[in-house]
Amino acid sequence: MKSLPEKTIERLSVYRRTLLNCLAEGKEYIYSHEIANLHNITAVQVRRDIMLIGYSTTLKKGYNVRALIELIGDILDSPRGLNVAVVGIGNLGRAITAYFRGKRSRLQIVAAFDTDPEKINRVISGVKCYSMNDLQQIINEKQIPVAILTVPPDYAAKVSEALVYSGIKGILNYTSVPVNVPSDVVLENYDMITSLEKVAYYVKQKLGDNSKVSYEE
Amino acid sequence: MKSLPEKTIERLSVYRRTLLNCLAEGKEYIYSHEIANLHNITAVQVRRDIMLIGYSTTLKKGYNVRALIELIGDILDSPRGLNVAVVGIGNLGRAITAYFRGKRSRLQIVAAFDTDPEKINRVISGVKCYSMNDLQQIINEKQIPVAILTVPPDYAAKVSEALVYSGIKGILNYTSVPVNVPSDVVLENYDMITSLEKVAYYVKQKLGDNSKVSYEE
DNA sequence: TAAACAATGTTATTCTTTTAACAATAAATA
DNA sequence: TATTTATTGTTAAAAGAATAACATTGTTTA
Ligand SMILES: NC(=O)c1ccc[n+]([C@@H]2O[C@H](COP(=O)([O-])OP(=O)(O)OC[C@H]3O[C@@H](n4cnc5c(N)ncnc54)[C@H](O)[C@@H]3O)[C@@H](O)[C@H]2O)c1
Ligand SMILES: NC(=O)c1ccc[n+]([C@@H]2O[C@H](COP(=O)([O-])OP(=O)(O)OC[C@H]3O[C@@H](n4cnc5c(N)ncnc54)[C@H](O)[C@@H]3O)[C@@H](O)[C@H]2O)c1
Repeated sequence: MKSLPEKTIERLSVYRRTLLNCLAEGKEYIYSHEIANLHNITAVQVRRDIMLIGYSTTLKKGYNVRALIELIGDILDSPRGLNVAVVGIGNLGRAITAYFRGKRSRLQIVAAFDTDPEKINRVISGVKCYSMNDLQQIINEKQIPVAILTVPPDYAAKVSEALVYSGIKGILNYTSVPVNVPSDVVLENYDMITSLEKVAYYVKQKLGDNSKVSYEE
Repeated sequence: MKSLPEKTIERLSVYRRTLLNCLAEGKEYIYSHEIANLHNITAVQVRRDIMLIGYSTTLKKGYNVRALIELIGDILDSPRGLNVAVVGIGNLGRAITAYFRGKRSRLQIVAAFDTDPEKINRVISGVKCYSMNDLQQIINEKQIPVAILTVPPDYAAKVSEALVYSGIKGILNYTSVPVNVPSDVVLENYDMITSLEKVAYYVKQKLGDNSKVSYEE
């Protein structure tokens, strides 16, 4: 499979979630424009994404939901699932862990790490919390290739170094500071403030600096 | 000011956060390549972004950090700051609220909304929680143009409708389902699962499906 | 001071992503 | 059955974003 556009990868993940909901509602077939409407995008884009992953149907009754879900799974999922660690099990770490818990996903949070003695060796939001001292050992034992980074900003750089050293292959960084990793480690940064500032910017743009905000309906 | 590329807006937000850190460390000037290195991007891109916002310096001693921060502020911030509401003050809502609390930002979370009687009329993570019944009234009174949506997925659609009806101009949607809003409302969706699946996908790609993961250093 | 260097500002090019155009064809309808 | 319609699949064009190329100009160094 030639490499897919990054944006397509993102959308496939989103499509799948929607498709699973459709299936839960008993919907077995879905049109490209239905998928599109659900996501505020165009039907052409949906069809193009689906073309790129090599699915096609001779029917004009829409796509087979099950088949599509399965195919997306072939692309996104690893055959035996993927183990994930949460590093820094504070407010955000716990929220994330609680969120993933009980999801029938291929992504399993199998360990948490922290430096707080109160947390170490306890089960938090359903996940065992280990000491940062045991990072490398546990990552090896449990075969964890991906980590979610939710430590305080001041520790982000050091901790990400430790993760890389311990053999982590991908980091999802939720701290508000950038981290550096070698080029063979996949890094995804996400920052809530940036998202919010972006929304604020476009709201400001739309309202126009002169016009007064109206809160009346 | 002609409209800036969306990606530039995102980076400006990130730059600013880094620049504020620099200033806190007493650094008054910064080179484009220093900014670039901090964020794993190229110096050209930094310079281009800075060009687009109309800043320039005749000096070859880097950019004036204060001036840059101020200019980014002129672009991103609204003059009197921006009030934000968190809707659904559960695990994620509380984490976000706690996170924003005490930040000297132009973005202030000034209200939370929930349906849980246990939460209504209490102060949670430093923010007063109101009943969803008072949504429109409070949004008007407190002049809140932006909402962060963190209700359970099943309620996301209805609640976002209520938000739009109440006069909200921008929504940052953290629920795992897509929501629909009129075209004059700014919508930003973010999904943690998608981010994680993306990391997982690229990790899988890099490792190659055949090669065995090595956790040894 | 002159030459080399290092940094910025900007235009041109390349690459990625989205959108448009349209051919093919199953399904619905007259 | 013939015609119209709706839907998919694919190529072509446009738009958006990143990178490269390079001119300009302070600064440093010989
Ligand atoms: N809470 C949010 O919604 C939110 C949003 C955006 C970004 N963030 C970022 O996420 C990070 C965590 O936020 P939070 O609100 O959960 O903070 P928190 O203080 O509640 O949690 C941080 C956790 O990390 C642990 N920790 C500290 N040093 C550590 C180390 N060296 N190794 C491992 N664990 C360590 C702490 O013991 C604590 O449990 C911060 O960087 C914050 O900027 C949080
Ligand atoms: N926890 C996470 O890290 C995380 C990550 C990604 C996405 N999400 C999504 O964020 C949302 C919230 O997750 P959570 O873990 O905080 O869930 P949660 O159950 O802890 O919190 C949901 C809150 O919303 C309130 N609520 C329910 N119905 C409401 C309504 N109609 N109006 C207003 N408030 C209402 C509940 O009382 C509760 O306080 C979910 O949609 C979830 O899919 C959460």
